[in-house]
This record gives sequence, structure tokens and C-alpha cells, in this order.
Amino acid sequence: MSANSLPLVNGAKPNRREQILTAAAELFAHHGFHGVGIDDIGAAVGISGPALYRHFRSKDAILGEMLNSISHYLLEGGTKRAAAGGTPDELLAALVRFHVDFALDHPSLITVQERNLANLTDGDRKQVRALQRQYVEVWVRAIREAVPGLGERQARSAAHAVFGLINSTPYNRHLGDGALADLLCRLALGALSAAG
Amino acid sequence: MSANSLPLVNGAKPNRREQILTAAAELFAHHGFHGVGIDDIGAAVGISGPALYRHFRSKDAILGEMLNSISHYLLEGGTKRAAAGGTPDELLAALVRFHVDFALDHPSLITVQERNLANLTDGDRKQVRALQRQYVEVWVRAIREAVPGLGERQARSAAHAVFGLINSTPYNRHLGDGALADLLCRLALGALSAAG
DNA sequence: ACGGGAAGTTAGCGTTCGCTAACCGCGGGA
DNA sequence: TCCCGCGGTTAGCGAACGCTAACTTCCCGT
Repeated sequence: MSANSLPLVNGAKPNRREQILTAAAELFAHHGFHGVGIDDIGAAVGISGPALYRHFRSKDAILGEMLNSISHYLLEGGTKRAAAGGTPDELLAALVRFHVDFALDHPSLITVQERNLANLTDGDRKQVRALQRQYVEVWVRAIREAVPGLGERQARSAAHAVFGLINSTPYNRHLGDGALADLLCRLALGALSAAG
Repeated sequence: MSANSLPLVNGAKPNRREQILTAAAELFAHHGFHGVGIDDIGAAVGISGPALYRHFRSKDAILGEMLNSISHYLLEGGTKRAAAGGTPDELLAALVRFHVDFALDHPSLITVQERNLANLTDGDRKQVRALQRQYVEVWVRAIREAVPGLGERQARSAAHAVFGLINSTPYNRHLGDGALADLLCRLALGALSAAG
């Protein structure tokens, strides 16, 4: 449907929608989907309450678009790096770096994606899950090529574990961003190299 | 206040309270605190709605006791192992194993503790945060002794990252429990040994 | 100049929420 | 035997929720 693009820039239309999405992400991350009212989101962008319905069909649609965008962005970045070539170790390092950068740049999106899958519409949830599954698959392939002797299930578990490690950024702001990024990359790669 | 005791057994009083707590944990983990109604919790234990108020002062009190119990259990287990002596490597391995076992035995409690801190009463949140901080401190000391050349901030970040890794168990049920426990321990220790 | 659509506003709807009130059955001491 | 308190019930209150309706304002193209 929509051409999303998380980090910056958008194809066209002005920014109210994105403004709403980022404000809602912050609120959802802090209080949970059901803990945030339509009025709260409106107030966070300087308009009040029902004006949101000029931009989104429903509250669920806000969450739906948010999580679809995230999943799409991750999958796209992952597949692009997987297709770029390089040694297995280089690919794994690139995937780790990519995910770490995203988690550091958008901690609240990470939080929302982790916590609020269950609050999606059935349709949205199916879409998001499909994208997530593909993203995990990219990681599973990369892990199994870089760490020989690992079964598929083990690789999948390791991938989820590494996501958990990297996604700890919301609780993890005692270090400068650069230092934290480096540390997380080292930890993630260290964990994976110990998986075999 | 209350002598809690998560894994099994309780000092005294019968079980309705604990029955409610475990049912509520499951529900909170799946739908989020605000996504679960008092009637849902009641129905999950076979009573309906307001009967819960015979056992808990409020809905917030259920969450409060739940998170206090978890934090208390983790801190107690952590400090006990830290006091038990052994080499730094042995201590770290014991801490990892302890946390992994807890995460595997109680995935929904892990989920709730991770997601619903913000939904606590101010008082409860202060208590829980204090317990969590002490638990992290145990880890920070253990990490710095086992992995030389690590600053305190880096050790704290590493601890949070490893918690994230281990706490991925709710998304991580493709392996048998034993194999998953072993894998997670290896990943966690591998990550930490790569931190320096 | 003006007509229309995009983007806001407030009022208010129906529902659901957390919680209280009032009532009831029953089991175990005195 | 009595009765009393524990653990349950249903009814219902007030507030908050998601969302719609009706109206206003402002900008832009013709």
C-alpha cells in the first residue's frame, strides 16, 4: 500500500501523518496501546482528539501502519544487505550493525513492535507477522552460513535471542550512542560465535 | 510485607491469591495491563468479576504484588549465588543459569515485568525499581570481576543486553526446554566474554 | 470573487471500564 | 445450635473510552 520510509524523508505528502505516528509511537511505548487515548495522541501533536480521524481511519489503523512500516523497513534493509555479497562473517556483521542502528535511532518503535503485536487487527497482524517471519529467515540463513554446525531451530532461537539483546536499547541509555552501538555489536557477534 | 515465593510452594494461606496472580500474569502478558478487564481475570479462575476484591485491594494491587514478587525472587536468587563463592567465571555462569531457568519457567512473568513497569502505582514502581536496581548491581559486579577491563557503565549496558537476550524466551519456543536453556547460557556467556 | 475541499473544532452517542453496594450460602468454632 | 465471617453473587454508578455528527475556518484554483 503506502511507500513507507522510517528513518527520514518521505515520498510525498506533508507530515501530519508522520508527526502523529511518531507521537503515537512514543505514547504507545510508554503506556501501552490501551493505555493511550485518542485525545492523548491528538494533544501530543497539538490538535485535539477526533481531528486524528482526518488522517487515520481508526486508532487501530495508526498502530497497524506503524508496525507495518517498521517490519517493512527491517525486511528491506535485511534483504538488501543479504543480497550485497561478502563473506558470511561480513554479512552477519552488517545485519547486526543495521539492526543495532535502527534500535538506537528508534527505541520507542522497537518497544512498540515488541509489545503490541497482539493489539493489531487480525489482518494487520497477519501482514506484520509475515514480514517479520521473512526478516527472521534472512537472519537464520546468515547465521547458519557464518556459524557452521547449527540446526535451523537453533539458528532461529539464536536469532530471536540476538534480537532481544539488541532491542534492550530502551533500557540502555547510560552509554553514548556510539559506544553503545559498538558494544552491542560486539556482544551480538560474540553471542553468535559461541552458539556452535 | 508479604513473604513471596515464586517457583512453587508458599508459606501459608491457601491458593486463590496465587491462582489469580498466575492467571492475571498470563492475561497481562498477552493483552497488556489495560487490555485486560477485571471480569477477564475473574473468568480465568472461574469466579466472576468483582469477587477479585475479596483478595486484592485493586487491579493495580494485583500488578503491584506480581512485579514485587518477581523482583524479590530474582534479587534473592542473585544475591544468594553471589554470596556462595567460587571463581568469577563460575559466579557468572550461575547467574546466567539462574536467570535462564526463571525465564524458561515463567515466560509470562518475564513479559509482564518487561512491559508493564509503567502501569504501576508510583509507590509500587519505586519499590520494584529499587529491587531491580539491586539485582542489576549484582550482575554488574559479577561481570566486572569476570571480564576485566570493563567500565561500570559498559558492564551495566552489557547486563541489560544479556537480560534482553535471555528474556527472549517468550518468542522462543521452537526448541526443547533443555536445549534452549543450554543455548541461551552459551549465547549469554559468549556475549559477555566478547564484551571486553 | 467565490466555491469547495482539507483540516480543525465541540457536543454527544453508546459502550466498557474499575469499583462499590447489597445480598447470600455455608462451614466451623463458642 | 447459633451465628458470624469468608468468599462468592448481581446490580449499578460514574468516568473514560473510541468514534460520529455538525459546524467552522482557511487556503487555493478558476
